[in-house]
Amino acid sequence: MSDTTPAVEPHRYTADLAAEIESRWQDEWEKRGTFHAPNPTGPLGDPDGSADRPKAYVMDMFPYPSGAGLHVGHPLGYIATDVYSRYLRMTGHNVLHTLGYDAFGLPAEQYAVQTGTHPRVTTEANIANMRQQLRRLGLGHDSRRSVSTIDPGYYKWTQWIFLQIFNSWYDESAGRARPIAELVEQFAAGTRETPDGRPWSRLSAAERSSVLDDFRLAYAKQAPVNWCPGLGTVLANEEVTADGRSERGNFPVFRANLRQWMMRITAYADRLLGDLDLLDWPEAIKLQQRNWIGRSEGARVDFAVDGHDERITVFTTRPDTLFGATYMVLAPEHGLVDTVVADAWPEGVPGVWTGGAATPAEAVAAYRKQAQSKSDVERQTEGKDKTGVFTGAHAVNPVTGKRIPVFIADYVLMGYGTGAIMAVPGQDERDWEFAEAFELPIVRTVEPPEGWEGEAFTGQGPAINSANDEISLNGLAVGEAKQRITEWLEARGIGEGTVNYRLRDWLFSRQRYWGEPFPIVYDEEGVPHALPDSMLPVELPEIEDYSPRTFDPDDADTSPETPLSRNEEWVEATLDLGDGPKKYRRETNTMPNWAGSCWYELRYLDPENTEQVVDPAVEEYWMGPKAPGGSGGVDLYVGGAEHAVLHLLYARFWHKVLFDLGHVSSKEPFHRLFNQGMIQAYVYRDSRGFPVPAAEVEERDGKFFHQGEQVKRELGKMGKSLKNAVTPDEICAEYGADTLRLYEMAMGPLDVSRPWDTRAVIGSYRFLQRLWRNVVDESTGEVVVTDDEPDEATLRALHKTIDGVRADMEGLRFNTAIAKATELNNHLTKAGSVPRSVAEPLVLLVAPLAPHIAEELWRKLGHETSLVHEPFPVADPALVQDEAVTCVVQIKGKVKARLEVPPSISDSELEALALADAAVQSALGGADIRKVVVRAPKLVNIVPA
RNA sequence: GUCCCGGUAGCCCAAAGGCAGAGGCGAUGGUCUCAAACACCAUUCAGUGUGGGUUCGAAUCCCACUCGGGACACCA
Repeated sequence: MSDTTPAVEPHRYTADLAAEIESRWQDEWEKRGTFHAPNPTGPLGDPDGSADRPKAYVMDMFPYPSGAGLHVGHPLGYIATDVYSRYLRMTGHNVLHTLGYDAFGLPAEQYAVQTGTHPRVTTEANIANMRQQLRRLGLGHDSRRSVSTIDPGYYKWTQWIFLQIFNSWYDESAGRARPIAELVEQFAAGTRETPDGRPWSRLSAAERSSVLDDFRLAYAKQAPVNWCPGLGTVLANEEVTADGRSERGNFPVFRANLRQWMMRITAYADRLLGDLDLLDWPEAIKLQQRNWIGRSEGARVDFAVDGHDERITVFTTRPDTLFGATYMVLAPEHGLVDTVVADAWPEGVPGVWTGGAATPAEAVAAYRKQAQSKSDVERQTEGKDKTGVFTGAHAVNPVTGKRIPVFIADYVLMGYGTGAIMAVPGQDERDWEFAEAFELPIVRTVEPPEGWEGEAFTGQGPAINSANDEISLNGLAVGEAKQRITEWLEARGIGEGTVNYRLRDWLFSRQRYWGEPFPIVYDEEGVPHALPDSMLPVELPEIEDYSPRTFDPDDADTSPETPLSRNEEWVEATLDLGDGPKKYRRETNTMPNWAGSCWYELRYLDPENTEQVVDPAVEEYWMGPKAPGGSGGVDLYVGGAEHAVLHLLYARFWHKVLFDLGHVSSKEPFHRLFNQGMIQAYVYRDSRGFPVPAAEVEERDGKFFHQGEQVKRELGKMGKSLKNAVTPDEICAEYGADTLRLYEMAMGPLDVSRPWDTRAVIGSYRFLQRLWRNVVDESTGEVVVTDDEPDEATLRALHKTIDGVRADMEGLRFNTAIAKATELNNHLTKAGSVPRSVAEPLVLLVAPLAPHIAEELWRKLGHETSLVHEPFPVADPALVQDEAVTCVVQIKGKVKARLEVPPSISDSELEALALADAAVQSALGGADIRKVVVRAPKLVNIVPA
């Protein structure tokens, strides 16, 4: 039997050996706390460990612990940050790198409901499973800092931050948040007037509470919100897609008037916008944030309503076109609609204006009902045909004095501007379409260019038809005209220049179980009270029925029910909030899953601190601005681009509040952001279009077959549902974690999406095997490096590689770094013998990428300690250049000859050498020379006359 | 519809405006083997999506088109 057993060399770098090396070094690192990053002070403090080294804070967007387990796409970013962190450690930095878990939220809860197990049980099991999977990859995380958002010790501080926000207001004059107590002082002292003018002392507790709610940065308010019956919860604007569906689950979302918690993020709109300039982020993400915040400059204009005292206020970016405003439109939900709606249709009203109703009130009611019953997605699919009805009311154009009809139409959105517009069909495409459909007059107030045959003209041009007895804009350019008319409106007190934002306040409550409870209770009058810090955390109660109450996804006439309200014992509480024990009812909404991820970068810094969210000295060390006026923040934050306006906007907002209140020294949470690409995978579909298991597909002559049947190939995401998931566990088992790490980094640039190809993984495996063989004899296990001096070519190859790899590491170009290391490794393989003075730096160069094999080789080379803090090799500049370089001689850009020249050759020497070359002479054929371009030492280009 | 990003060898990807190739996969041939796998050695393949322009010289800069990916989409 023995002669059929393959004779594998006993010391070959096989998957088995890799597995043994890897688990041994993982244990070793853990035992020694190799990746513990010392703080300057506190429980994790070690002033000696941090004092003399520059710091680096590297972070990944932390994961949701999915029940499905990881596929090879998930750890891409984690591997990249680990490689970079290891490189930084070897270049003398104190590196903080860890990974926590974002474990509250819908998916975790949905998974629990599916499996019939409590979300805490499933979530904790998922975290344990994920930790296991990730540990196997050899990620150098500081495990002491691995927080989880569901731990009461963590969400105590999430609740604490909520209270900080709740107990703050935005002082516009100071341009920052301040404690609400300072506002109360102003009211009490009379230095600030109450909204209705009565002295503060005369207001009841409920009235005071109501006044303060209009200032608090977190407040509960009855407002139109996004209600998603299919999920049984309300959602933030950011969680609703453009076609009116929930981002998660793709259910229809309806408008409903509900009392919900909101965060006054709009107070920070200008700072969230302006401070983007301080950040080193991809332009695409900055652009998305700018668009989401949607700053636009314009003017507010008041329109008198014929027969009413109320005025309709509009926001417009084109006040210069005011003379062309021939009608007005209110959003169907606008509060003034009921006030202005006329009793009867005026004489001679056009038929299309009435919607066929007998009175304006009936028309308005019918239109509103129709608009409300349609979900946004239906409005969308019905195209952009303009609909609306006349209210029977007329407003007065303040510059022309003309009576103009007031409509309601759903192309005007309640959520933007004032929910009302002045319609200028001559300069606005939407207004033009509406005007055509409703036979309304069109007045051009900007002269279109000659030959203009379009409809609305939105471009630049001189104003026309824009004069009355007091003011004329005629002839002015758009910008000037805006300025003039705005001044005129301000002087008359009927308008002013203003800035409008698209950003809305953040809807912060959810009707789900699996989230942080609010640290808020209500007294018997329904006044909300913040719990004192001493009562934190408010723990999430264990309840029997944690399922959300969900409804028919299309049924808009439903309303949410909070799971926590089912537990009367928890809801009813007798507490002493400073004025003796009293009965209170707890808030039963929970926070959205974004809450925990809004501030975790701070808790990583000081996870064991029970007194403070983070010790200011620790925060300043890791995140403080490097220069006055700088943003501060995490040095490198890596994650997917899908969080462009959700997590990244919310986290910036919370951070700025904490900055204003003096809890942190950094203005921004994440100084540098990098979006990694996605690992894609081929999806194979059968004739019915169903995915077939990708692993079972065979390729023949460029066609693909599954069980004999031809299938179609397309590129898609990796995942269970597409039957194309490849797990890190299987790759580790087949080749080892170092091979997986190396392959993922070698596939291409980090920020580019690219398809996974399991067949190609073997290339990275071969590289490591060759590296191993260059140091270790496969049959004896003996170290085979020599103490000889390397030859000139090898020495220069080494220093070129060091130089290149360093630059690539700095720039996160791991794919090219690997190519350079491979080149050197192949050079050594060919050379036959490997000098120690080359093998050692090569092992160090590879160490950040393939740390386990590097540690093992380092030990075999005779070193007692781990190479994690070993200095990264430094290139000798004199050896980076080749001794002789090949100079190309071109004639009109075409290569005609090559010269071997020293790199230091001068332009004139090189030119002479090139012109003297026989091949060049014959190619020129005696022609005159017009010009010679010399780029010493690599190129000469001769241009004949 | 608007705005971003990208099209280089059969595939994944490299190339400060200067010889289109660093690296890997695959394929082919060879060494090893009774044979195969592994490993090793060698070879192979594109003129850079298309059309113009700038330049002594363009994958690289500019313009138009095209294909693919992404973001936004009645935002007044």
